[in-house]
Amino acid sequence: MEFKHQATVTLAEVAEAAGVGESTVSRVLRNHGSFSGKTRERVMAAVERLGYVPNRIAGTLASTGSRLVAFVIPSLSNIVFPDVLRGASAVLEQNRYQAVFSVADYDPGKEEALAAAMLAWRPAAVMLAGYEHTEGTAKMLRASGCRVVELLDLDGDALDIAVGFSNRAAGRESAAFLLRRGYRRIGYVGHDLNRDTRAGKRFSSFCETLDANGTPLVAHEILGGPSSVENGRLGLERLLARATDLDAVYFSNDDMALGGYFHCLAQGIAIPSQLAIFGYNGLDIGRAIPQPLSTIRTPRVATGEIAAQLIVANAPPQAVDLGFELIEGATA
Amino acid sequence: MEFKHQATVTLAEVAEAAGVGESTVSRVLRNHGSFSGKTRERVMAAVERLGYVPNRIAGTLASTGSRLVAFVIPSLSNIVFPDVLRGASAVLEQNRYQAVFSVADYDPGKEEALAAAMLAWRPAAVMLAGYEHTEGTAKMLRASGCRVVELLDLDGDALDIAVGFSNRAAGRESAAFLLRRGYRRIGYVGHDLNRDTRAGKRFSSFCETLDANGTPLVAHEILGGPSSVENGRLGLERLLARATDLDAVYFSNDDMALGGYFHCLAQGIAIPSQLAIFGYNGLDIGRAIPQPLSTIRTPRVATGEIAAQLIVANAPPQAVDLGFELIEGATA
DNA sequence: ATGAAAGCGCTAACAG
DNA sequence: CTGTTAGCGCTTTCAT
Repeated sequence: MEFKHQATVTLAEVAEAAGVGESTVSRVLRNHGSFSGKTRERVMAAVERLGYVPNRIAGTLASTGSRLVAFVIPSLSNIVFPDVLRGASAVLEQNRYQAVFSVADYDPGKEEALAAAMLAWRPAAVMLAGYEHTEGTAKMLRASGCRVVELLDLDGDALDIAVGFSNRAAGRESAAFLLRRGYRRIGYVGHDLNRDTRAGKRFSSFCETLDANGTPLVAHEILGGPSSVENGRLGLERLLARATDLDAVYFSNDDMALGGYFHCLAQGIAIPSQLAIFGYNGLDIGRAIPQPLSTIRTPRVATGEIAAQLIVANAPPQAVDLGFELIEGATA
Repeated sequence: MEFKHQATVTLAEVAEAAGVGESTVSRVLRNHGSFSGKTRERVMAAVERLGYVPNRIAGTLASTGSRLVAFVIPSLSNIVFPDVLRGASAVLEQNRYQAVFSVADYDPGKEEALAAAMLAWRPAAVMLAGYEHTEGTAKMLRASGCRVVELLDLDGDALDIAVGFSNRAAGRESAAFLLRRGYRRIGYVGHDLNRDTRAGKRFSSFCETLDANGTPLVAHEILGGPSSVENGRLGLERLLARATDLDAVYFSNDDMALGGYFHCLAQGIAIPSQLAIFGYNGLDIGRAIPQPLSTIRTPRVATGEIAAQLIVANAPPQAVDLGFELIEGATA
């Protein structure tokens, strides 16, 4: 039951009203090609008078080049992807591009279906999270001929453009930091790693770094479902029930770490002397708690901005490393 | 420099390859009208073989009815609007609708410009936050003939459909709750109210309720810029510097309230005995802090879902009150 | 500088 | 059940 448009004004009617040809109206409106100042005025007057709104569906079809940018994001449940969208949309809006999105729920099959649906709109670009896509998604995207941007990961081979940073490096540096601070009995609390493959990459390189130091991870607690503050709290509670002698815990992200922090606060566990906490993402809230959270700040908004800029500029295939920043904080 | 599509397969080519007419292919693909099982198979085989992806731009133009739903949201900086989008997109995706969005930054002028740009895509509906739009926006929207949904507010006259709850009622009930609990010297910490008009409505009805009780607001602190945990912390710090004898503080939302909570934690101010704190939104994180935040939980995801369902069903104009829930928590 | 006309790829009558 | 045909509203040659 989709909407039927009521008597909308068309370009032809504007042309008629202005007493000029259709192509002239088109030229004036897009400020492209040449026309006299006088015709310009007459056209604009007619546009104003009739309340004409150009139909970009028709325009796009006629020009076979769209200004739609499609986002297939894993989640809208925490601030990470909204931040990316925010950065991107600011740039896109300025360049008269339109952002379209759908939410794949960290499900590669769903991502494939949604990407297919997106392609039907003939977008200028499709933006996805990371490198882990199905064969079908990759094949389809390549065949589409449309630009592809993979976001927030650099550990792998890009289909076209990639913008982000290395999650493996983030995991490594987190471990190195904790070791440098003297922690040796380290645990991990995380959410579903099969779905969030970037968190999985951080975790595995974190563990490798601990191994290389001869002080492997002591224990870990993985919770099903999405990351959340409550899951972080619960995860730490469970982990500490099994491993009582930990001196630091690495969390899959700041949401989870905050849960852990609150658990310690509620249980009277001294941070960091009794237990250190380290997160990932660098959310603002982490700086506002009584002891600023030790974490890694990721360039989420910038990732969106740069990705959008590259598409607007029709840049060649490339991988852009935006890096990340380790925040020492007060919890580790 | 928008993207030019490379040799894409068209419906005509599929028809040719399958040895049927174009309209037959169209019928099969949309599963609409009648065709034999055998033709269906031949068409699908050709689609598969050629890797055909229907062009929805062309389809939309031809059918003059679009399945695009446009969101013009004020912000992506906190989880509120992502929650709304999440609810909506789940419903839209299931019904083969596509969500398009842009961010107006709490600026009515920008909202107007973005709404105009959205209308050019001839969406089935435009979804906006609240009732406060410019004259131009309202006029344009009405003239467009496209469905309009105003979200998260019910205090005013809807252009078409409205889904949400009363912010005035929320402010009133928050005040009533604090009074019931015996608080009498109440303060307020908020962010920019001229921009976030829904927060403004809550604040004014909050104050009216206090006035009616003969215990008017003692002091308030308004911070410029967006709401954030850090601004909440800072706001409370400033407020307490001026008004030392408050027994409760109402915050413009949970982000701000969390900042206040952390300030008390850091300063050793006992909650709620020394100072009570009350928020708005009912974010998950408010339940995970050592003392669950007293607040009002708003139906954000449901707002998005219901709004999308009404559009998909082409429902008549109406205002849907989803209500809200007062959470007693432990901070007030 | 401007107009006429030919599509863009699809859907929707309308025949058959 | 299926094919033919005429648009949808615009952009884009190509003349003039």
